[in-house]
Amino acid sequence: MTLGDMDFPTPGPGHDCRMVREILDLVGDKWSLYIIASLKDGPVRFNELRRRIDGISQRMLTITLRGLERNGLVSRTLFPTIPPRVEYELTDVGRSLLEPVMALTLWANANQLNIQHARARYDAS
Amino acid sequence: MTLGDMDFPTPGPGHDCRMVREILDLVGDKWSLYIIASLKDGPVRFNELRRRIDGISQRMLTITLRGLERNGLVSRTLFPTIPPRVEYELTDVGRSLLEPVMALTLWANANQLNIQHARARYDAS
DNA sequence: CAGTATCCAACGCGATACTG
DNA sequence: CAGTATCGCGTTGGATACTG
Repeated sequence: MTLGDMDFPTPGPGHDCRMVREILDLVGDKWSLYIIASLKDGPVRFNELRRRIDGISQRMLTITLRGLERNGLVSRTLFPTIPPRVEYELTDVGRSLLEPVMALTLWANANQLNIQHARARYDAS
Repeated sequence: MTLGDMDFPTPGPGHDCRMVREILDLVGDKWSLYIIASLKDGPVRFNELRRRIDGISQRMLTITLRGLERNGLVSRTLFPTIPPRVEYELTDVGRSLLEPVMALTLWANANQLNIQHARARYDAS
């Protein structure tokens, strides 16, 4: 079974939810959303990106950027100077992802306390 | 740094995106969304749920349900009969999560091909 | 029926060291 | 500057067996 076999309530009837898990596989890891957020205002170089995202290792920055590039969410531009210079930038597709992520953000802000309380209640019992 | 330290473009200005990663921690695992989708039409018993979600093990169904229950997204009702009967149901909070998930779904459907092609191109080079 | 318990393989990620 | 290579640990999740 895939998520697509089950349908969520939708704006228009008959629409299903194929591929939701695929998005989570895209940006559901530890760092992708931080990178996307860090790139929202324009191109950023590798080490600058690293400085902006506190706690990320060089290795994970490279790996995560490769994934985002592979999926067409981020573009990589190499300027063959010495020393080399590489700029990462959101593609249009990558930028368009900010909208649904915003919807999640709003939900999170609205339900943050609900969840905290639910957890406290559950852990108490 | 948290995601909240970076702001996404928003409907209203000055709004940030705190807690996005927290949602991913809530439902970003392998099975949560399948369970939520399976519960959208009303309460379902344990083994029925298991039958509806192809591939999930008994163990993972239990664990994932406990997590959703703890976070207040799913409620668990025990009918102390013999044999026991347990019904799981989306809470209002859990149900409200379907909306932002829908936004992600729509994005996925719109960008599915883009992503496939991007991957094909990347893997070819 | 609705779980628990145990074991284990795969993966994600961090730390560290090295390079064109 | 912008990476790659290697190692190792902790977590996730699957398989299987057992239980009130």
